[in-house]
Amino acid sequence: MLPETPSFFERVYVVVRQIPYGKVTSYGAIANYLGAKQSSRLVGYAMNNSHGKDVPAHRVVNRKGLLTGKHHFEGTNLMQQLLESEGIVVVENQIQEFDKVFWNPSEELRNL
DNA sequence: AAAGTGACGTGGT
DNA sequence: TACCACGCCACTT
Repeated sequence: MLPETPSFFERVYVVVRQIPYGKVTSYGAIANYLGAKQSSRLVGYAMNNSHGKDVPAHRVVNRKGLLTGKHHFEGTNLMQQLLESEGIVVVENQIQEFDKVFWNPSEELRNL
């Protein structure tokens, strides 16, 4: 396949790849960092298309800390297992202490 | 080329 | 306070 034209999706992937081990962020936070907080849905859509790429999509959840996209992973609990393997506690698809493990790209990458 | 899709977010009731 | 409905915009077909 030919290299894809630089797109909004790739911008999303770049940010997602910066998420540190053991941390998570939200679709809205990424969209906000990209200057398009109104396009949070696009971020989720980008994750959908990230299958097969080295993008830690499991570290991206919605604003409530809920694993809304786990249905798109293989198996039934793969997303949760990946998070738990990084030390994140998940109960009923809900990340515990979400604000503790939340990683805000707008603050951490403001100099990037 | 046009229309539909979607792993969200916010505001109003 | 919690739930429902609308808006949003790049990508795919």
